[in-house]
Amino acid sequence: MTSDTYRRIYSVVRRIPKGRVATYGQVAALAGLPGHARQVGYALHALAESTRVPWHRVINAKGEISLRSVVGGHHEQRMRLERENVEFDQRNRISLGHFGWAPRRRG
DNA sequence: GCAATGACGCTCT
DNA sequence: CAGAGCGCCATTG
Repeated sequence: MTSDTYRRIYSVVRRIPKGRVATYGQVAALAGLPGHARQVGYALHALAESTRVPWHRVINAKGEISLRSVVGGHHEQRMRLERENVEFDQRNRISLGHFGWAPRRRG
């Protein structure tokens, strides 16, 4: 990580439970960086393949997977999500109402 | 320091 | 719910 900002983001992404997904803005807000949704995606972009951060549980506010730098990269994210019982609709989108992570500050 | 870029979000229609 | 336009700000060159 090149700065504390990234570390804050990774810390939140790791808190995402299995079978749930969170949006960039949500992660940013939980990381104490409201409005830095873009930086969240930017931070995940800097992640390595062997990272311990469940980056695949992070999607955009539309509930869809964002295009990655590499071609076919989003395909891997979807594969990982399906492995956690996360379903996609005909529009290749996830129902945030069902799979959206509902973070609670005190359990 | 300046200019350009980017795994995005929100509001209005 | 879906589509189009504007804003946000750290990172990079």
